[in-house]
Amino acid sequence: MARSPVSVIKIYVTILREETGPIMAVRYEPRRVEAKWQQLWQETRLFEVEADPARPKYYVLEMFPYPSGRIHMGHVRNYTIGDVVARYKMMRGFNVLHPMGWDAFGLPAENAALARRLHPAAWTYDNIAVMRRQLMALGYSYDWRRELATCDPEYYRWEQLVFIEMFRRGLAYKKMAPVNWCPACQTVLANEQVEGGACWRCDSEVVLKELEQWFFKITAYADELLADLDRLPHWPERVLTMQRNWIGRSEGAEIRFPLAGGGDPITVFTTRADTLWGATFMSLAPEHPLALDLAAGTPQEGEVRRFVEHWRAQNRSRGALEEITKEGVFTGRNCVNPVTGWEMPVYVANFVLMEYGAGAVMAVPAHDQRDFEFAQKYGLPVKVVVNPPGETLEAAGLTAAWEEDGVLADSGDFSGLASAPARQAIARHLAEQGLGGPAVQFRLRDWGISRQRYWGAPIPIIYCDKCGLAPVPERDLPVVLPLNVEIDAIGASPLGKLESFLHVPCPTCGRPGRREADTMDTFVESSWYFLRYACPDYREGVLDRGPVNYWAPVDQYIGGIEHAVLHLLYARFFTKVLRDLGYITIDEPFTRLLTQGMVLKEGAKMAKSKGNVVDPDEMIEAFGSDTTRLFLLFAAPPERDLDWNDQGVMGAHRFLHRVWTLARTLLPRVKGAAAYAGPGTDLPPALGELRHKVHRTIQKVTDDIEARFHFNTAIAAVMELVNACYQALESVPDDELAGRVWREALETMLKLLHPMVPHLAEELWQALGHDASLQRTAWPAPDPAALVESTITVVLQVNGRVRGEMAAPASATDEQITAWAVEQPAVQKWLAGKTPKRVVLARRKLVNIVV
RNA sequence: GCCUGGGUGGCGGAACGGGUAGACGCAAGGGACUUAAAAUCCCUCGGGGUUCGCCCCGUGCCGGUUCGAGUCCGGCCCCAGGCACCA
Repeated sequence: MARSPVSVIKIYVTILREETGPIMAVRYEPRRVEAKWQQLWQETRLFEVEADPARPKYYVLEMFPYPSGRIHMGHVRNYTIGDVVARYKMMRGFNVLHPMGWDAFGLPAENAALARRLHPAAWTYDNIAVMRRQLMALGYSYDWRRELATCDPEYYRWEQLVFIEMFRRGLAYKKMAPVNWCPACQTVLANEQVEGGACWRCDSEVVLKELEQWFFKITAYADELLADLDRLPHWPERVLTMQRNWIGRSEGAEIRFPLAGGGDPITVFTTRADTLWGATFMSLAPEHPLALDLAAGTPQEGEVRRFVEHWRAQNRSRGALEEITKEGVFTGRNCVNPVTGWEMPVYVANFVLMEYGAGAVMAVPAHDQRDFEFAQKYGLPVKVVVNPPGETLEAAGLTAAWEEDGVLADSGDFSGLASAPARQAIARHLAEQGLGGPAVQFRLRDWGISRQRYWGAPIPIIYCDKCGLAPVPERDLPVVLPLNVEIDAIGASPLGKLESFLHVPCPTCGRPGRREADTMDTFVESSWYFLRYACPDYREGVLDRGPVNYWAPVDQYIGGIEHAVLHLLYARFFTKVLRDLGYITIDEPFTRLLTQGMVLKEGAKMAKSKGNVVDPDEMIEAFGSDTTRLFLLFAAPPERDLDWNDQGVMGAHRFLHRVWTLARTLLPRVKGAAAYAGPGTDLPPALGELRHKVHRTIQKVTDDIEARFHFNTAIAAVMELVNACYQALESVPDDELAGRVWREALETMLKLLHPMVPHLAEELWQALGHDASLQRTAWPAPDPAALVESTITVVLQVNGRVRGEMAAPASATDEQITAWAVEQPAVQKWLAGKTPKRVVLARRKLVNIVV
């Protein structure tokens, strides 16, 4: 039975409370250390945050998981990256919101229910319990009080309210339309959910079906969704490009072609108004309402009917669309080219899409390859009206259409104009003549959200034979998804057969009505969950404006590239709708976006079928969460794919052992010493160098995290520091001054490591004598004095080739450096007595002597 | 076909104002410690040559700019991802 997720989270993983004092064992024992700190963090409520207008906020969010059963390495990588950012920003003084929840509706729950005779709710909540335990064992800095599951009626009731508000504004509407149907999932898919003609989830070939469906009017926001991409400079370029392509704005003209013999004109959209004088026939989509009307009563009627029947939406699959050959049939009627007055035969053609533009295309065979092929096949006239600059094309000699821009010919007053200005001039001319005018088209279609499935949020609509359809009254929300259903086989939606659910009085007239049995696309839930985290328990409405306005937008969003158009486009749309409904004031939900790469094994995606799955639990058991985290951060920069490597994990583990051993070795030396905070001038060379390295490391790690999230190089820098410390152990005397420098080095090292390996860092921090959590400690700042070099190394080149290097005091002038460089034996050897023609000094790092 | 990324040692990856290519780590080889193994520590580790000082070649390919190019420009090749009858 479904339990409320909120009550379940309070039950923490059982950890024996062994100890709270420092565990300064000889050997690093990650399991003891990690269990201890996970419990302490929870008891001290370290990661619980509230809106606080006095403090700067930072909202870091990772895409929430679908509770499929167990966490996989891809999740661990995603959430580890987010955790490093969250902990880093906390140390930088930000009030950090870092929540986690569950994208809990979806078809796999129904499939599992069928396969294992479990209720989808039970399956889902059981999975959540397992995955929550796994996440907790990784030690992430989530404010677990904010956990939400989208299948909770307390979540989706607000979504239903938003639906109703959208319905009232015409942003949610129902229409009959050709839609994508996945025969395997037995449900409709949105355009974004069809990938190369196949279902995004199960890869089955998608067919087109004519159905009455609910849509969200995302096209009403097409212009803004496109324009605002320019306001997202911190999104990856390829995601922006993919969204631009998806929205697919094109500017052109709408043109009306009167019918010969009377009747309503045929409207077309074209981006090539400059080719209007070359339009010689007309092509209609098979679903075009005029197709059958025109043919009625002509000798062509029967043939057109057969053609339309054959090619209408039901019989076309998206996969097959690519292979079909272009064919068509004459309707028996002509239309008139409004500028030339020529009669153009009207065809029905199988390659014309009803969903784009007006479902009709003016055919210009000389300048469009599709039309050219069609004209060749049916012997239709070809008329050249655009010539390449300095050339004149002959229609008879064409072997392919000339699709580029050029210079207009045989185009009335517009002849001689270049294509681009001609398009504008012709559009204006059409508007003046009442024949059409400039127009904009989008490739983006409205978002079909009806799903003929059970495990989703019910659409809050009631049908009445007398009153039509009406939204469920707000006081009756939520429309709770009934749990007493029979899920027998994938087929008709279980809700559609559940009489107790369907029967409801009409809210308008009180007579028997019927509920909508479709549920919402699960992408609706994920379109606004990031806002609900700001007020997960708010019971008065969709969003609590106070905390939401404080926390929103998400400052850093992290997730997979696979949502480049799907989730990320829907969430942007929903943000704008919620803004227009008055809930929020932001225009865009995610200020920065990081798309992390996949986790591979032996170069291939991890999959049960390939037997190359690495289980996070096993890694935590064997090496600990800190080692697992460290490896994932170190093996590759976050946006790149990462190949899992067991030896590499051993290397990460070895490093943590080295840190542990170093700290343990130094403990007696730093006991009672305060961290060095002097000017640096009082230090002997060995200590000065150590301190120099410490501060250079601060600078490097800060820069790598702050500017680029390149944790791999940040970790490499700390590794260098650790190596330098081991070296210094040999050369540095064991005195009071050294103790202070050692403490500064060690404490700095732990602060820098903390976001990445928090348990180990906390443990050693405590062992150094600190009571407060390292999490409450400020991120270190480099001391400018410690960064100054007393000597510089200058690389010597002769004619651009490296011939040696020399040391010089940092105080030397540029002139001195170049003079000394020329005198160096390593240089003289290559000068062979010749006088340098030119000596170049680059950034006081390199001298190039040209002879 | 169009649009984005990306090609660097045996491997993962560094080099982010054009300025010592290969940081850091993994693997491999040699050595120390040990009865032995593991663990740990030290050395070597792009290719070729070497009088052991060094020298030549080398960042997908060809060309260019520059004192100097992995990095900039032009032209290709290959790989990955996205879109694909959108009028």
